[in-house]
Amino acid sequence: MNLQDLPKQYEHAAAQERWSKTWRERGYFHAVPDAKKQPFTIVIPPPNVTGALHLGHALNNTLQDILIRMKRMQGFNALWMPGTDHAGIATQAVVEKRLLEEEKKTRHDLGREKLVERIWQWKAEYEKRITGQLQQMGCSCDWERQRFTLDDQCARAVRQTFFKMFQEGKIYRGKRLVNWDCFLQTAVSDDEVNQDTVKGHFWHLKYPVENPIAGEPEFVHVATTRPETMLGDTAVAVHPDPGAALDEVETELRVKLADAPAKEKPDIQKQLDALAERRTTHLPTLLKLRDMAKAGRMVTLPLQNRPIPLVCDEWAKPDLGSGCVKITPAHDPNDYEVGKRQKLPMVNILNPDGTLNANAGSYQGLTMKKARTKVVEDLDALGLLERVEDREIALPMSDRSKTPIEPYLADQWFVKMDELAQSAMDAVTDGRVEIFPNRYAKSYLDWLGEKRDWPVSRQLWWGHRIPIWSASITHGDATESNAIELQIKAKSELEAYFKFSDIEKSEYHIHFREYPDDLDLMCCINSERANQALKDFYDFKKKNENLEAGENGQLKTLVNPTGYYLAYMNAGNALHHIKELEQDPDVLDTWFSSALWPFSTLGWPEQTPELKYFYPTSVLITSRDIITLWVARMVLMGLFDLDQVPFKQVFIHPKILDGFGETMSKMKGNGVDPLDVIAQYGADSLRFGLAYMATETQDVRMPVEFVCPHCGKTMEQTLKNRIQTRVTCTHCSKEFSTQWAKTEADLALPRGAVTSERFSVARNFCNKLWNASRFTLLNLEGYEPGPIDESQLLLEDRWLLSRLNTVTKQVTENLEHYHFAEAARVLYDFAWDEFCSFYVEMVKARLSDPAQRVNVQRLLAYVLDSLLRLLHPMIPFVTEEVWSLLNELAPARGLTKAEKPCQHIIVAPWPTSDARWIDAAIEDRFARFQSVLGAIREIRSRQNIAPKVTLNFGVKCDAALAALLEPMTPYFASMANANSLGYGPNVVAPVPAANTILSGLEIFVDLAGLIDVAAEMQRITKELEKLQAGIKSKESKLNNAGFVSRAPADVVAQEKAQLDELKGRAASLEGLLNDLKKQN
RNA sequence: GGGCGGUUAGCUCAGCUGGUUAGAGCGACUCGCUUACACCGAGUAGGUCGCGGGUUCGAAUCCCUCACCGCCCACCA
Repeated sequence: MNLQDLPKQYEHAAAQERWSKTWRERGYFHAVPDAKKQPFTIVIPPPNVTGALHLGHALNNTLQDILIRMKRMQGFNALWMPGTDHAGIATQAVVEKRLLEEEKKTRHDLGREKLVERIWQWKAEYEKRITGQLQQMGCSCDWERQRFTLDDQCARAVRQTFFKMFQEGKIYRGKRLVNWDCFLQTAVSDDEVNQDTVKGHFWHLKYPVENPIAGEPEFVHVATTRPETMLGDTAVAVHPDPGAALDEVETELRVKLADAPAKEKPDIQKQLDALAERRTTHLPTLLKLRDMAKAGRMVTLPLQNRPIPLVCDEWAKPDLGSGCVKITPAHDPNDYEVGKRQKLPMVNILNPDGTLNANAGSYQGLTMKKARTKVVEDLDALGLLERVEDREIALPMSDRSKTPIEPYLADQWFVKMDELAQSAMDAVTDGRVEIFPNRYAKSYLDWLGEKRDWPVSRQLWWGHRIPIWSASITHGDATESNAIELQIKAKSELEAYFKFSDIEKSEYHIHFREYPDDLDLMCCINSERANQALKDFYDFKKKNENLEAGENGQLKTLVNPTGYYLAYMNAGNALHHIKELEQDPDVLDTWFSSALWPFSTLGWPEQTPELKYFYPTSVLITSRDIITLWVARMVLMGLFDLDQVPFKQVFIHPKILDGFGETMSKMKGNGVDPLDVIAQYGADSLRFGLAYMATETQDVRMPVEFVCPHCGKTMEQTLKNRIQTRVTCTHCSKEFSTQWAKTEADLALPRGAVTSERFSVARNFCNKLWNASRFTLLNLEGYEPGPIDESQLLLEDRWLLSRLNTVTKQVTENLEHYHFAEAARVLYDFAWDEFCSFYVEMVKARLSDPAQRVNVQRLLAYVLDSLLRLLHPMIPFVTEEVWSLLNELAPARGLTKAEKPCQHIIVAPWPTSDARWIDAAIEDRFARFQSVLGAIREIRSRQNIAPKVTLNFGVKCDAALAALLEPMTPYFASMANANSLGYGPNVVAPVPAANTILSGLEIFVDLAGLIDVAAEMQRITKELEKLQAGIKSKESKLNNAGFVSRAPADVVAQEKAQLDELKGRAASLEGLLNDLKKQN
């Protein structure tokens, strides 16, 4: 190797490729259980296969890799389990959307199998891309163990969990009002719904009272933001005791008025006045309506001409609107509750696709939107529309399809959350799981505290199919009295079938469906074999509907006289009452499988060696938006399935926002692809930059910019240009395309990358390290391995070792406490300001001194070695690159004895801090040297003296300081081009001179023939003013009896010392000023 | 409506448990190609620490009020 060929700039691309390959070939990322080592495990938050990774992922994974790499170096058996998430609804939505856009087809045009096939293709493409991105970032995941939440192993875990829950009654099926996404035609959970505020209307309607009696109101007034739902109304409610309800509201308002700040009082008073008015305007009518409701009176539902009851329910607030409220139990969450309480019929007027069904009468077939217009028109024509009010309303929107959500009554599967949620809360309250920063524990506990049942079924095709088969039992023979008997019979017949098919009892669980009017049983399947058996049975029946009789040992079906299927199985001569055996078409919520991720990836439910060794995992690193959705559910599932928490600690890292404070996303065009950053800055810079930003704050801002593919220069991304398909470079005036490019003309242009200049700090740092390494390497010629001779160590050597050991301690502690930014900062400052700016400069001359050279080389090699190791987890590529070069030139190195280092730094031991070397006195002495050097440089710069002019300086100080500074004279010469006039109490400043006064030191620079006397006098005068102000403030502080008596003695003493110092400085400056005046 | 975070130099951010004259990087400005590095070196200028109170001998730091920005959760016809 020719060292002269080392480039002056670190070339990241080649190094990245070389070391990625080597690491993987050597199997450094692969972890196998080993009883001799301690495990350290992280499971990756599996990225969605919806799309490529963005910077948020880059941050998330960088932090994980930093920890994994450090732990690996610390001797842990470090496993980082990689994988991706099928992301059910999100992925299906993306593929369906594309299908519609590109082929104008819906999923129904394709069919279940074809669509799922398409999604698998999509998954293959993006999983590959994601994996590639992670690998390019240097993530040291155990790629041999990569999993996917929808693969067979995860499917087993899902089935087992569902089965266990089903057996224990933690899973149930029930009709519930769910959030219906009409585009995707599936229920979505509350977490997938966003409330948008939109401009809407408030429609005031009136429903005629049936057979009104004189003195009674003829109409009931109601108001709604969704008039079309009136078609499904089944009641109008009025409060059972409107007077009392008003009293209550009034009392509340009065309490509020008493406590409210003056500013809010008028407003509350207004509300009180309105309330009082209501007692005369509304209350009498409400009381009448209440009595009518009690008497069982009805109103006519207009347009449907259906009588619906007036009911008493507390949901109707007498202080709001007309005081009456229409009740649509099947299409409004609150009304649903009223409907249940009042035992009202639930009229569903909606088809799954968002159009109205037969229950909507003549409005059947219309979309909700069109129905709204028509209903309003028709009501108006009938004179039943009183008025329309403009109003801002909250509109629930599906997060996945970005279409409005309709509340919809449907059969869904639920997980009972009471006990599960409690177990997960306990795990955090009693510290089995720790959350950092701790404030996030609150949102975790608050959310779980609601203990709301978890709707887990999705009417999708992409996901884990619910392992339930429902069997309707023939109704032909059923009567109320023999229903149970029939169920039991059917159950035993199904059991016989399973026995016949060699299915074990542990592979299925049969449960009677608890519907009074249905004779159903549900069979939960816990093996692929059992599933297959039922599938065969089902297919067989479908194909052989009209088969006559069964052969021995064969399964046959025929149609009985009442028209129901009967299945015979002659093996046991059992008569099957089972009709329409079908697997549940729904799939599970994607979070169901993600919740099992920490152990499904390790092989559970099999008791694999991996599971035993690596579970529970050590830490989970994720972002705050999925604390509830994912973290909480993993904890409860871990406890449910294994009775052990899935991880001991959780670290929540900040979220990356763009320069406008907005979250990054493809939709906005401000998303940054880590690969773009890697291309421009290198993977190490990406990683270091991200670590540098990972403070404890909630968000970090990252202004985003385009990189012109023509000239390579960057230009700021604006709200305007980030959505354009093509952008003109402000530097070279050439055009380039953006992610939005669709037309051929746009696509023909080269694409501009999107990055952020915030990575340039890290890029510069990597380059600095590279060059410091280059310097070291270039000076290792003739290196002789051996221990360092301590007797030869100079002040700067001891200082560097002291600093190195302090830094080692700080970095280790910071990383172990997830203070990534602080660790990065400590290393940055040490490497740049101390190692490069001071040590390397000071060592230059010594390297050409044969007497010192050997020892200095050893020390230099040793310190670089340690620094590289400390930096390796953050910037793995450049450190590995330098390490390999260092190994060639200094094949054995060390402080007390020279040892052969590991071939690759990735498996080198993590440095430990040795307190023996940490020496505050040395660091203090070095700081004195630094300040004198700084003072000389500052005077030079201040006086505008060319660097080539050699200065003469003197330092007036006490004898101890003088003894300390004297040996540093050569460094003042080499680092500030300044010769010493002497050190000590008797040094006399020449005239003219410039000076700088620091604590206990006065530095003079002889400026004969160099100085601008007037300017210097002016500066000194200004400085003196500042000093006088400081003196005054200190004096007044010390004259304050309170301060002197109450502040701790050392603080008072310190203030006194400072005052004396300031006075001393002022006196010196005054003297200097007088000298200069004489000169002038 | 409830909760959480933020507001410090032109920009992006440090500043943990209160105690020198509030720091860094970028940008600006002045010098400089000095035997690793111009993705560099030496230096300078920029701040009433969002507003107003309070606690304290002492507040960027602790407490309260308010304002603005952001996020999460809930949601009244």
